[in-house]
Amino acid sequence: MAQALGIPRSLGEIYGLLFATPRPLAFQDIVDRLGMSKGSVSQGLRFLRTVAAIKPVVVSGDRREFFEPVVELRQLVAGFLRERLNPQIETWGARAKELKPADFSPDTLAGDDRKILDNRIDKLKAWQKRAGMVLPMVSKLLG
Amino acid sequence: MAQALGIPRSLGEIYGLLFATPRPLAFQDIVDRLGMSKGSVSQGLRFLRTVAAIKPVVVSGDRREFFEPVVELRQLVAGFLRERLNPQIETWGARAKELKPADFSPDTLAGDDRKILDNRIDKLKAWQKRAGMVLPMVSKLLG
DNA sequence: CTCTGTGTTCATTTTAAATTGAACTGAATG
DNA sequence: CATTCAGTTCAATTTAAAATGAACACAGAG
Repeated sequence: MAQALGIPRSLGEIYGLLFATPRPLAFQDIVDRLGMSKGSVSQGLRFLRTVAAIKPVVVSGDRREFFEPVVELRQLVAGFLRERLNPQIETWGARAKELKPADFSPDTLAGDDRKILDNRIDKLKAWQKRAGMVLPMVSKLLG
Repeated sequence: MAQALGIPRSLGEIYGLLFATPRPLAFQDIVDRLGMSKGSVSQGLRFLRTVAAIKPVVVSGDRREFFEPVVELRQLVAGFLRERLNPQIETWGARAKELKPADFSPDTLAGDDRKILDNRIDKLKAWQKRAGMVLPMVSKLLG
């Protein structure tokens, strides 16, 4: 699954381990079970936390930090869209809005070509708008 | 945009060039304009064709093959889902279906833990089902 | 304070992915 | 049929991404 989303294998492994373990695991548990370096696990956990794919759990009488997986598809998808897809879409959306026909081709063009390019620019702006509307709906549908 | 979808930059460049050009372009045009190797362009065009992001155009009296971009968002999304996401989802879906509780943890477990794991397996299967239903709807919504 | 256990940071190394380019296929041209 | 043109293939190279591990914080215990 991670692969399909363009996410490193190690993150998938960490999430998978948490998913397949009924009890929350601590940092060192993960390092040991996966035979992975502390650095990787640290970075992996940070990413998984920022996309809200895992949540920290406090175990009283133990100063270590434990983690358990978020298993609600909706939350997983929402986190992914928010942290990964939306930022990208917003930056290219902002740039698309500023596009002027001349940016596509500085010199003068035959009327036909001009029309085709104007149309393409419109399409681009429409894409952006549509994406902005649909992505939130996707989260809802999956919830 | 390509980046957001985990697609190599060069493919984005080829598509972008076609998109920003009112007339169809031939293989060699792309090589020249992008300063890219023939190998890359060849592979890039192949990929873009299989996801139906570009379409070949015949120009009579010219034996070269020309290409123009597909600009309908729906077609682009559908192609991407079909070629990239669906195959992955299907393979992990098939494996999820075969999952037996014992696969998660071979030895006996406390009742609580057993219940949690059974629940996780159910979740996994539910994800798969939901993904299978929602993805086609996404194409429709974007169309 | 100092020491131990937990976890983070980041420069280096490793691994994986993308790109190149030379050799090749195959179809049209003469 | 040779020869050029159009594009493909694939081993080798380059480039980018991810993993490592040593050095570093920082909090709590003694």
